[in-house]
Amino acid sequence: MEIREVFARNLRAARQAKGLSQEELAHRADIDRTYISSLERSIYNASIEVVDRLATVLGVEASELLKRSQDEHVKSTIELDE
Amino acid sequence: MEIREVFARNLRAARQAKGLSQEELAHRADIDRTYISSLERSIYNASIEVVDRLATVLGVEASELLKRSQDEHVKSTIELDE
DNA sequence: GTGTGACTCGAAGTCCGTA
DNA sequence: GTACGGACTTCGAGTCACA
Repeated sequence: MEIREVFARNLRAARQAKGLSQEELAHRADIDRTYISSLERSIYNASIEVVDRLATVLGVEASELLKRSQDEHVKSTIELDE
Repeated sequence: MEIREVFARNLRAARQAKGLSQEELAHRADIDRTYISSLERSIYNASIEVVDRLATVLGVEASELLKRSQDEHVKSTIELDE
């Protein structure tokens, strides 16, 4: 599995766990909304700088968003009700 | 601390721990020799694809190469209090 | 609220060299 | 074996209108 797919899944999972829309996340990370959409669809191999900014806003470590086959791990790391 | 600096330090540490030269690492990861040098000097923000390929060759998880020291993590977490 | 194609622009990444 | 420079080419970064 491509690393960008891993990132895409972890990003979407972390975003939804936080209860944020792509719009809201884009706003807080100062990144374009459609670019967030592209990342979640595995269009690009994001740079580590973008990964770090998104991770910071989502309240996780940048490394968390690159972990393979641990969908549950990201979710459980972010303790958020609904 | 910039994420690329974190990556640069972790990359060099992991490479030396493996006893590999920049040349050898570049060859095995199929990445330009001078680019590895640039990454270890924090010149660029590598894409996650490059991070993943290097991590694979070094026998570690891609996420391992982006881990900040505990002190740095605490600092950045406190700074971005919403 | 999200997906997508088309676009521009600059950084990522390669390839040549020298010290 | 590594740092560093110049001159490339590729692709991520960022924006827009429209579905």
